[in-house]
Amino acid sequence: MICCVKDCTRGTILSDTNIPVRTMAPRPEGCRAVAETLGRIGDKWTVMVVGSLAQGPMRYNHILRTVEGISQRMLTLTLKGLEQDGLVTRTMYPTIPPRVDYELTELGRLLIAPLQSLHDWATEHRPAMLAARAAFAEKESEAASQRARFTTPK
Amino acid sequence: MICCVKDCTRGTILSDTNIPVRTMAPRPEGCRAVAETLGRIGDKWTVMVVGSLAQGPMRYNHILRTVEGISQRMLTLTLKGLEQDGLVTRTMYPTIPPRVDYELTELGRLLIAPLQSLHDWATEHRPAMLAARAAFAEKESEAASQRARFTTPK
DNA sequence: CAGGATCCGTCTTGATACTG
DNA sequence: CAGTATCAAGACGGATCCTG
Repeated sequence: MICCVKDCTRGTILSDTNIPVRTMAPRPEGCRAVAETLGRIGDKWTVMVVGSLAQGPMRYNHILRTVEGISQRMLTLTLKGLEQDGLVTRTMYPTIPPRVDYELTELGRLLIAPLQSLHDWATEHRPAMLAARAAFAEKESEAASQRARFTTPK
Repeated sequence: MICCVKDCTRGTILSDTNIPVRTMAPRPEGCRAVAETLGRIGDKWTVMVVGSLAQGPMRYNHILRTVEGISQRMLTLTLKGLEQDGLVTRTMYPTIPPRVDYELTELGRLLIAPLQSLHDWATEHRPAMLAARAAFAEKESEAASQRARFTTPK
């Protein structure tokens, strides 16, 4: 159960028509956790930074070059968030010029597996999603032209 | 490899100091996909709605009551997005009053597993994350008071 | 019942310039 | 090199009211 819902009931679940549907093992204790976690890693850059750091420890500018399109500001903020949540360690060498290494913690490395499964789903099913989106767009414009035919008949 | 990076190189990866670090099997073909997928499902309500629908087909108002805190507007938008991407089907019965059922498609049901693994990670490691956040906040305020001691000595 | 339309504040992101 | 500071723009989400 991945829900964050009110009625994480146990046992058989009844639909509105009282017909038993799929049964799952609910885990109420983690319902809120999923949403919060996704709120944390679901932003625009976090997964890419984590994915980048999955290769190993990396310096600030190296991540900056690796994660295409990220700005200094966003990288700094993302790394700070990850460090704050204990997913990344920041090691500063007070040399001149300064050098800062970032590395995934054990916690951060454990996150790689779930992200990998999400990655696999994404790569495998993205064509289907794109197709669905295209089909949906077509139906939309079709319906729009239908409406237009009756609302603006000149 | 879950990255969305430029140098999804193959084989051994070298750090800035030319010391070989962890080696992973990169899959450049899916780099962008992860980011896009998370952009899709990483919003505030999508996972909760999917989690709710994982129980089985459900009517609009039932989801509304199940997903605590969601507004009509957000539920409608979320469901429309999911339908557009082929993760959810919308079945309308033109009765009075109207009745609309939402149900996960096969694609949507396949998404449950990755979300489940993310859920498991979240429930298992959330205490650690909260602890890390608390520790970080403490260090922050500590450093802040240090600074204050020297910048505003009255 | 299941939305659609509107308004409006907030949060996020990006661009740019500056610094120890 | 590795950031910080500031500003502007746009996306996002919530509240409210309306409807077939």
